[in-house]
Amino acid sequence: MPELPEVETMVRGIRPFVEGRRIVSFAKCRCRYRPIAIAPTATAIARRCEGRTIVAVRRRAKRVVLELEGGSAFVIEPRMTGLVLLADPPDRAHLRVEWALEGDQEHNSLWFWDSRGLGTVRLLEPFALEAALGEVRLGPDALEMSESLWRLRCAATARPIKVALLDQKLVAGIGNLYASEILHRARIHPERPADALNRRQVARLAEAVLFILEEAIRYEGSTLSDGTYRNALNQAGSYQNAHRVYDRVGEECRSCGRGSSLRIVQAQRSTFFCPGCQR
DNA sequence: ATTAATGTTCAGAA
DNA sequence: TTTCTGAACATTAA
Repeated sequence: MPELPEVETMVRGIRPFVEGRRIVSFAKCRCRYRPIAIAPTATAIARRCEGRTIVAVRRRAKRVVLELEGGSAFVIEPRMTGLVLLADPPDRAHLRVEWALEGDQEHNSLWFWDSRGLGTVRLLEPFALEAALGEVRLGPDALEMSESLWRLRCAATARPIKVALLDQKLVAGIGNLYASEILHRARIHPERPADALNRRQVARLAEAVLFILEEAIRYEGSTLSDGTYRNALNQAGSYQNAHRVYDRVGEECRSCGRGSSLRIVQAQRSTFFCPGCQR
């Protein structure tokens, strides 16, 4: 389930092969399931992008952005199971979109592959881009948050801190897995109301967000037991081996040595934490 | 054979 | 205003 580190890994993986290349064609793939949600229509997208050069590849929160010459951009949202691939898709049945790239290099196609089909691909004009990616819709990127901004934003809601971390308007890029890992490093109980955190705890939270996300990026993200997440070359990440609490129920906490990971449910999602060190 | 669970986002309700 | 719930979907485990 691509969160910020996985999407950052996708972006870094495709950037050297995609930036500066011209799109020869855009097409929906023959897919065994219902067609992917793309906008506008496939033919309109093709008409607007074919012949254009991809001038930059960047990440915004959990989205991949392919900027085209002229200012429009593809916004790719992998959601649960979407992958952005340069090679070796896991199967053909779930291939959703193909961009053919001009030239004769190592990789001449970029694909969007998505098992569950919840992901989306949109081609947006500049004005719509700001509406889709701007700070009205999405909060500041998790890697851009300052300690003082964390203080302001935490003070503004009484929801449990774990639930608040998943609110993409409060902060963009953190998902269910990394929320648990971040709170464990910060030694904060996931049920603590965000506005009840003291100054020291918010400082630890700000540090933990950067530490955990940057560490996960170095490991190229987490590939869970279902194996869905892969990088641009269909290789697994390795951060799952470094998880402290996520999906480790009953395992002793390596930080405090006096508790083991526990699973609770918050807002209909699993939360994992160590009752020994998270208060 | 059914059912629950998985986690992201958005619309709509409380 | 803020917070919560359900639906979109394929796949796997119980």
